[in-house]
Amino acid sequence: MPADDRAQPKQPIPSVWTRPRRGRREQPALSREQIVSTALELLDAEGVAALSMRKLGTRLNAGATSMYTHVANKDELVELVVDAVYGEVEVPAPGAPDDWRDATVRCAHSLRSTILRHPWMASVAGELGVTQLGPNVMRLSEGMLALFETAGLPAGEADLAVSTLTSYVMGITTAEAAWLTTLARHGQSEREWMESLWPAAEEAADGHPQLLVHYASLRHKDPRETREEKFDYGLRMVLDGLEARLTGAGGTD
Amino acid sequence: MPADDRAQPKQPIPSVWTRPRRGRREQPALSREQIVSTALELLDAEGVAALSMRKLGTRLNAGATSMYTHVANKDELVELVVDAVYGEVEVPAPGAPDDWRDATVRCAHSLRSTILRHPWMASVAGELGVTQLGPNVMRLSEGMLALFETAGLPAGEADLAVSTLTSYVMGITTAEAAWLTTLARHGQSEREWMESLWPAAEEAADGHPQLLVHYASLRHKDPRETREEKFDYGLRMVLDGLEARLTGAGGTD
DNA sequence: GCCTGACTCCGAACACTGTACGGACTTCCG
DNA sequence: CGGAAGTCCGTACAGTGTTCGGAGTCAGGC
Repeated sequence: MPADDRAQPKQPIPSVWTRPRRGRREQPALSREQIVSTALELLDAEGVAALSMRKLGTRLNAGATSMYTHVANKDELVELVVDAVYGEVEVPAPGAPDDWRDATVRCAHSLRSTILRHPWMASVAGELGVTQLGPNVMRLSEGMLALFETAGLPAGEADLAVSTLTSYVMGITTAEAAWLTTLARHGQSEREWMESLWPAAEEAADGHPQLLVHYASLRHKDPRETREEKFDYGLRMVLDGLEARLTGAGGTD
Repeated sequence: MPADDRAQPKQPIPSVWTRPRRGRREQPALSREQIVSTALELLDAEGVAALSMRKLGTRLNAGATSMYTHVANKDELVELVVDAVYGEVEVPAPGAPDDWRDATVRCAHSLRSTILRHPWMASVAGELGVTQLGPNVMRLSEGMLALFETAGLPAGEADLAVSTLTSYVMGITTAEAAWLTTLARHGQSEREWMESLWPAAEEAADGHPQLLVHYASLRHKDPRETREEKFDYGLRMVLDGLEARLTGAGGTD
């Protein structure tokens, strides 16, 4: 290492050699995909409140504002991550018409478990308006539309059915995810958390007989199983309702 | 005004007379109810991103941190506001068993329109875990439980039915509210926004035949009516599914 | 009268946030 | 050898939620 750094006048200590030679363009060093997938990691690990551009930057060995050349906004970044997550959902394959119910159940369960794997999705679902134009969401929508179309719903009802199904699944799963998030925030198991919550719940239910009965029946059940039963029950109701449109008289009212 | 302020050594300008005599205790000047209702105003007017403790404080002619004596947290404050909003929902009155379907429809519509009147609820729904112990939420739950109980569902299914219904309603309404929120943020009408979004939507739907057909069918409909039809369709499906549990054989599987 | 808590309000401060901007640097194209 | 384009980032700004210490005011007890 020759001492040719005397050309620079009065830099305190850092010579050219200690300087990290930024801007090297072996690879662009930062890519949209990398940013999105690291953001996903961060969200999964620490939740939506912990995702900050600075933290994301340091996790990528990058400056705080370096992401803005690849992503316009934090909001846009979140949109990208959300679509990436939707990519994990199993899209129903076009199959025989009499498969439709099984296929729908599989898709619904896949959607549920995907959200529960990324519970921060719940906090973010209510802020995404149109944004649902990402490729993975489109693929999923297309698959579900095709599913109900081939199942034999009356013309123009397929999209209504898709909306019904996804609304139900998102609604119940959002609540589950929020529940699991508060669990995690307090670092307790589902049982522990329910137990510590019990007195407050009973007091809140005071004067509400139906609720008290309901709570009592919940008391000694496995919370996770209860959640699954709930999900399956509602899913069955929705599918029963839809199935009646198939096999019934097919009237419009 | 006598010039007796020369007793105070070197205070710049403010004399005793200009000082605002804070701490007067005519009324406590700030109450939890007042804070909650002003927060609600602010949320309705400017959305969830615009609710800050400082802004809320100035709107109450109070200091930024004065709310913390009445409310532990911003999160707790939001919980209170959310429960207040649930208080606007029409609770089904206990009536004749054959009224159940009408009563449920009314309650579902009331829930929907309440959320759409306060669209920020969507952004916040995914973050509230257990918090659903507020008096108004309890009252609503109790009412719906009683409704399904008297309707004649098999024992232990009432709460499953409540969960199914509310999940569906919250799911679809959350999506609607998010859509309306992005509308408002861009200051456009539903039609305008759809129009300006059209090219992107068609491009995104490229290669997805079902979606393209669906979009085309949407093109010349009134968006608001479309949303209402969607809601009613799904609601009908859910209720059909539930009704079958009533009139059917009543088997457990 | 006076003292003692309890309560309510608030200014200042801390640690953080998203992001606009300008500059430094590299690479590519002519 | 120019530019031009693209990438990275330090700094700065305007805000955020919340803690803390203090100041003021009240009710009750003596």
